[in-house]
Amino acid sequence: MARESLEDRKKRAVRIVRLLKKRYPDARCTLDFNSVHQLLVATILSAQCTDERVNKVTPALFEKYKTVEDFAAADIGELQKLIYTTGFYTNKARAIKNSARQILNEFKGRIPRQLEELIKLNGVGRKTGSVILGAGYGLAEGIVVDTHVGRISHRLGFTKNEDAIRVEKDLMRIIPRRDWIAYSHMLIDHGRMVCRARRPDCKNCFLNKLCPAAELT
DNA sequence: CTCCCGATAT
DNA sequence: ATATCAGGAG
Repeated sequence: MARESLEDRKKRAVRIVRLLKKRYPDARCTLDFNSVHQLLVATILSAQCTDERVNKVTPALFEKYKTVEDFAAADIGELQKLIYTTGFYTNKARAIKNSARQILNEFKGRIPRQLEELIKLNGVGRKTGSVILGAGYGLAEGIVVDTHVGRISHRLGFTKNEDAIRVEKDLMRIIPRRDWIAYSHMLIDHGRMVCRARRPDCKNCFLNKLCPAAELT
């Protein structure tokens, strides 16, 4: 079997994206938030934790801390208690408080609209920054590569890399720019329901004929 | 590279 | 018992 050319891979990607849009027309961020700062907090909490779990702690969290100033002045112990069930709570509490202080002290209370600035915030890496740009501002400087996007892109043969940065670079050459934001949301939905980490449901997957990793036994 | 870390499904 | 969940910092 000959190696797939970049052009052929792009064509296959267009077909895959078309099918994904048909199947997941309403794919979007599943974190609950009412402001870009709430989105920032929720996204920090979502590290190695399901969005569903995050959405269970944020109502009480956003009730207690209503403004960026409130988060900047938060008692770390109280903050930890409120986010405890999302895991990594010492890191996340520190990141939430420190990033709020940075937003006030270094960004005049505004959450940056550039990835380069966003990743200066404590607890905000490339992935979290891209989520804030996409879901918060509708902007895309890159493609969000989380665990689902990385896993499925690998299975689809869009990358051979494991590192999220390299996966993103590979995807940016293949996926049309206008689809960058939707691509991540649709793959996350697909990863939760069909192309699961442990027991992917290849037999019932509408992409199985376009997927080199599909097991149709 | 290691560490941070609880909830859930299998 | 173990793998996995919208990762980031040192």
